[in-house]
Amino acid sequence: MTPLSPPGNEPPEARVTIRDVARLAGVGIKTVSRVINGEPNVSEHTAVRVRQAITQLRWEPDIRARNLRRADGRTHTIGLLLGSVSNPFAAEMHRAIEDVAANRGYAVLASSHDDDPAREGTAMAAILGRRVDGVILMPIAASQAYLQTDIDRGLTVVCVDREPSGALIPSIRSDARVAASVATRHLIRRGHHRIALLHDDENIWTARERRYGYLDAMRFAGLEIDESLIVGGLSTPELSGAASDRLMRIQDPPTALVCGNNLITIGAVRTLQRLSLQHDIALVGIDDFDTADLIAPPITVVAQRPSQIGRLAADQLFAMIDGTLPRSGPPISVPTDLIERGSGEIGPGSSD
Amino acid sequence: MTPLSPPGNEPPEARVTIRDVARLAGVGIKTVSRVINGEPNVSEHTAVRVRQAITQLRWEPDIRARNLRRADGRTHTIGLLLGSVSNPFAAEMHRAIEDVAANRGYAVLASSHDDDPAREGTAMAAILGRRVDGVILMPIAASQAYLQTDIDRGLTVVCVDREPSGALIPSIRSDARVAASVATRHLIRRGHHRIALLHDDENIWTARERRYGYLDAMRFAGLEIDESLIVGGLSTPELSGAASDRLMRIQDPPTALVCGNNLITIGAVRTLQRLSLQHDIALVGIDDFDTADLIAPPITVVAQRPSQIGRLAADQLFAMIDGTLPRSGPPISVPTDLIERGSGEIGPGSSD
DNA sequence: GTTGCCCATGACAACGGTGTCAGAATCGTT
DNA sequence: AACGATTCTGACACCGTTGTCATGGGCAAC
Repeated sequence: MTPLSPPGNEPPEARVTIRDVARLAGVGIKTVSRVINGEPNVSEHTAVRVRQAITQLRWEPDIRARNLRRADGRTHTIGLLLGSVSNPFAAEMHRAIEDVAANRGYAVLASSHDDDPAREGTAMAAILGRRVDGVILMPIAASQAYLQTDIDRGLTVVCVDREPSGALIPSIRSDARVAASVATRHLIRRGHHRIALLHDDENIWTARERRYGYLDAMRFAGLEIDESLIVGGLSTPELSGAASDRLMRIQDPPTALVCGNNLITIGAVRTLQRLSLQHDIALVGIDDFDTADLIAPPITVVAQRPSQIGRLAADQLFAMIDGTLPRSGPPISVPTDLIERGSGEIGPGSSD
Repeated sequence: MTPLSPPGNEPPEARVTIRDVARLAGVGIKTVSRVINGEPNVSEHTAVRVRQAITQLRWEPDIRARNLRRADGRTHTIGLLLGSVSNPFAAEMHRAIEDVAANRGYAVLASSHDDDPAREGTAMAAILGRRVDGVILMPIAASQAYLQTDIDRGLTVVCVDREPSGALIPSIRSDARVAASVATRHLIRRGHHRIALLHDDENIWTARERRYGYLDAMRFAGLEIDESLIVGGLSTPELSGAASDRLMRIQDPPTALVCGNNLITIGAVRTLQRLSLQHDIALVGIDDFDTADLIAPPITVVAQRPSQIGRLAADQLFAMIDGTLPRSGPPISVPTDLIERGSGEIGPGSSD
């Protein structure tokens, strides 16, 4: 009675295997294997019969069983472990990685660890259990030493966005320290002295580095460093907004903000707008975002190049898998670009 | 000399199997299997020895081999095929799906088809070859009939964001027609007559539906429908911006815009700002985005609920896999929310 | 001291493919 | 006609795990 149920000539739920194909074609299973793998020494006559049987049964070989016996044991699948697949920066990298992978017949197993060190471990275990040929990791755990055993046994790993520690893994990333220093210097050059740094949790490599970069620029300019203007742990726009609010209410508030990533920038801008301070307080964000030019004032950023990072990471990973590149190496820095749009060019005079 | 190389007692590249564990523990392989699967009838003494051997060798069972023999044949992996993993709307759904999947020990194979019907086929083949237990698909091809054979053989599929056609697949999505109609009505209520619709390629289900919704609202209000105010095929912000620019230069330009998705909205806003018309032309976007409230004027949107769609889709998929829900069913609509922020409340008077 | 039962265990086949190898069929030489 | 070389083919073992089943030992009941 079900309208679209199959005509009944095909038993549903029946798995089609290479044996069914061989039987229908009247050959041995190995001959079927030869045909689908393009191995030589199959007569055209036989090959045609086999191919007919394959299409008739709509059979597709089981990649898992295939790789189980195959010499190289490749699964043609890579793992990707990011902070969150929904973060725009991460999603951009993801897309670039997928493009490289798809070109090489690879699929991508993607997951998120939410910058929780414990979840890096569990998510990685879930990935490794599926026997991927390589992993691209945005590290968050204090150490990646736990991967060393698998690396010694042939696992290929590349880190993105952040430096790993405790294991010999190459990484592709922006120079976070320089980026923060550029952002801070840009504000100093406009005459700001009291510059706040809003950044993420310090167990994230980029957050630590950005703090160093900020301090570099402040010290180089001979400016006093006020620890109360450095706020970490801002993992959501809400936390960033609340921190901005507090900063604006202290005795001698900052005249400029450096925001450590896209989410922090959004939270800070939201608060500045609520306090009607967006045209008085200068702001430079790290990470660009789609609508940065549409906000009033438009947001000046030190833009990273997420898709370039992703592409380079995937290229590196596959080169390592192919054996054309050693499985460890020095970190690779991808340039960042200062984009002046307005918010970073506000002088210190307006609010005081 | 390499600082972190292993002490050399472990031969690199050596695969550890259940046999190695069994040998070290002095038991049969089946006993090891019993221990890791929590099967009864293993003495505690033996179990401890086995567990010791496992940690000592750092062995992890091969999920592929495991599923090969297991009765149900589950891979505990699902496929996810979206327009693009980097689109904010899709990325949000992706994240919600991943959360549900991870909770159930499932991994997600994610890929993008860029709204290219041909790539839906190739990407799907890549996913199915890896023997996933289910697939969540944002359809783009004119028909999903090609999936019917696999569905009859036990494949579980759920569509998101769009209706499939040609196969009995349940779908979870917003009511795109109603959403567009709500957006249009909102503008009509403010007195607009000449309302433009900027939308995506019409082989995308949502784009077609949104056109219907727009027409519904216009007809219901008894307004004349000017086909030159309906522009489709806008797949990027650049195309949307250019189309907006053209619309603003025609004889009798529209006084309001309905934008069919997040990227279209961004392109249109960019053009309006460039022409300094953002406070004169009303605009309602479909899809919310992070910074919609920070733009001047803040963008009024009909917000979808991508994470709810993702969560429901994953719930549905797993219920179907578990057999607690039939593998086909009626589409499920997720509500949309009109959020008035300013851009949609501009009257028709200002520019004429 | 048997008998019967249950618990613990491992030998073996199986999953769906590929690698190895030996044998059959075809062909060209001498 | 006999030979070797080459092409084609399938039987069989194997990949790393789980399902099935037989076996042996311990223990309670008779």
